[in-house]
Amino acid sequence: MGLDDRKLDVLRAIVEDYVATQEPVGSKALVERHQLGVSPATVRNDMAVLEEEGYIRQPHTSAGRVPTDRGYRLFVDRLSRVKPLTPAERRAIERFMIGAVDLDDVVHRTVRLLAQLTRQVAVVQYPSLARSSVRHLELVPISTTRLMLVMIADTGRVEQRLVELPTPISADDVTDLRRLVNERLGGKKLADTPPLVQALVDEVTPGLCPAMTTLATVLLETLVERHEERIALAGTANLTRGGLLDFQGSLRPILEALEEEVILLKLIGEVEPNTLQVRIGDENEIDNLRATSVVSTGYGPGTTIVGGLGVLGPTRMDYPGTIATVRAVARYVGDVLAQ
Amino acid sequence: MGLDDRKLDVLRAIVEDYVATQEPVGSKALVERHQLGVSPATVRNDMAVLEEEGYIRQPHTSAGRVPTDRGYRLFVDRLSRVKPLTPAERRAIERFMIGAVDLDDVVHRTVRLLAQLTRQVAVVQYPSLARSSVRHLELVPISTTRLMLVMIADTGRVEQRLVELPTPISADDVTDLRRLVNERLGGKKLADTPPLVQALVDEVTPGLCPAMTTLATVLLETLVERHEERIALAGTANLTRGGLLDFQGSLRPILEALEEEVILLKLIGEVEPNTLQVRIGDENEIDNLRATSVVSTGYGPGTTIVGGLGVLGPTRMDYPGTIATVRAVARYVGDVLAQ
DNA sequence: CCCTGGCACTCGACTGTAGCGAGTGCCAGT
DNA sequence: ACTGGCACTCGCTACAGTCGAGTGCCAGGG
Repeated sequence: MGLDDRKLDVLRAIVEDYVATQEPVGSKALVERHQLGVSPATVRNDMAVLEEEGYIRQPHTSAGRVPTDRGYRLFVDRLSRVKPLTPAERRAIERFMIGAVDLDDVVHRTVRLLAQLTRQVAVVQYPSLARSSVRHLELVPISTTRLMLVMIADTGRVEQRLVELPTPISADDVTDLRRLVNERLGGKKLADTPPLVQALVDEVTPGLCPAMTTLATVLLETLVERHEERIALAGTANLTRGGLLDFQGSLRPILEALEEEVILLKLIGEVEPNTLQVRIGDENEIDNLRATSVVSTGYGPGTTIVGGLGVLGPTRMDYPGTIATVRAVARYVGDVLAQ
Repeated sequence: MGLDDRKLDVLRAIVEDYVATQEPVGSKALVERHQLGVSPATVRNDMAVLEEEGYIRQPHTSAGRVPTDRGYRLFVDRLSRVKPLTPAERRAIERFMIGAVDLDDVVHRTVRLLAQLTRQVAVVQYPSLARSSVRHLELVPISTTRLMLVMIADTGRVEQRLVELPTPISADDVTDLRRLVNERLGGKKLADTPPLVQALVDEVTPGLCPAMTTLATVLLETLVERHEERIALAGTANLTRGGLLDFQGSLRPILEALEEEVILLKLIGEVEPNTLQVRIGDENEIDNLRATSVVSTGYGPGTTIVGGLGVLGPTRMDYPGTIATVRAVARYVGDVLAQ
């Protein structure tokens, strides 16, 4: 299985040409467009080896070669050269962040920017609550038996939820509750709160107990368990580029997958610090997305990570360019979040 | 232009058959499937008239007839018989609302329900701020120069925004401010607030003036002007039903349009009480959506309207069924909002 | 030993032709 | 006013033939 340098060059050339033209690439065209220094016949021999090793394949007998998922993988791991951002891209990234007033705003701008730059489907996870701390909890009385619970996280994310109390509660009691929950939970990592919330219920004065119990339930439910994660999506129209040649003609399964938050989270949510993930075709666990590749990474202020972002496109994508863009955008968003 | 009853029957039959089969319908097939009581030749003559009047057309000379936008319009206005919901649909609608904890939750469930029932793209507008009243304004100190402004509307909608103050502010001052804005704005229609906010700035004590001015700006900006409207979308995968026969093969323009909030708002936002709108093909103002139809209506607790919802699909859609579903869902959501 | 030019072969894409059949318009007859 | 009959249109499918890009293999040369 010796793949000498030239064979790797050939593979790289095949990937680059195929990505650019969207057409199976033959030996003759290859030597014409790249300085390989050898004849088509030689290239053909190399191609035969590459095919045997599973890096490329022929759509049909008398056609050129197309990279396989495995071929893309090798390309991404060892063959692609970093592609610096164009000045236009830099400018676009910088322009996007001026004027962002809000976490919502930042996320929306980011996802659109990403979709526009990569010309692919972009996905941005809101700063994960699991990775956030509580900055402040606010209890707003709506009526005597209803409170609006508002949680503000250090990442700027705000979640709210209506709390239906079993028994009426006075304004003073609300004040007490507010002080209490903030004292105990303020500044704490959300992931650490469950036992603290439990403790609160046990310690609270008897008069407040029913209210506190309900509140605790809601706190746990909303802030830790239930749609803890939010996600923004943009650029689905980009799936139609390449005129249905990618995705063997049916966008259906992909659009379906993109409507499932759980799936999106799987795609971009599992990130490790300082890592950029590329999942190519079959490497995706989701069946509907076997024809796509996902480039994702984490973002956050400084070196911490509060959420993931990434793009999804055909396996036939410009990996170096996409990787560079995703990485750059993630860094910028991190900077913006750091304020 | 006399269209006697039978000609209308023919048109109705054509629409129904075409919607069901997705294929141009000929005279012979028509008389076979419907009890028209006349021969194909007669139907042909009627068809010729209908075509002359612009209600149907032939894709090519030797093909059957297809309804035009104008034909659908006539069908919707005068020919369609109401189609009652199936028990399964009723059950689905009822099941969706139990367990909705949140405005967010209600909206999300609604949009998914609508997409599922109609098998089309569903759009739901969050309760419009313009049509809401202020229930409560909360100011949460984040630091001495930063406040988080949280507005809770009577519709259950919650908006928040960070306020950067020009000068530090004390906790007591925050309390004063909070009391003040709530006194003046609480219970007021959001549409009526701008002059009240202005008045607040003029009357406030000098010490609070800079803070109040900034706050006022943010209030006006966030609550009245800027992304005042939010929208949920679901079911884009349904666009791929009918295997690209609708939409002359390209989903692109439609997906693009669906990414623009402004466009979505135009689609479902302009509603009048107790009205259900059907916009067919060319009747849509948005160029990208000339090949689609939109069925939309308003919803809200009781008879008031707080937002719009609707579905978007190919002009070749089951209008009676879709209309029934949209109307039913809107009513249910209204009931849920009334709590 | 590796590369090269040459050659025969494969097979998809495209073109042109022919037949089929669904559907139409028209007309004469009841 | 409706009907049956008839000639006509024209898209669809099948089939045959050609073209050419691309391949695998092989013998020869550095």
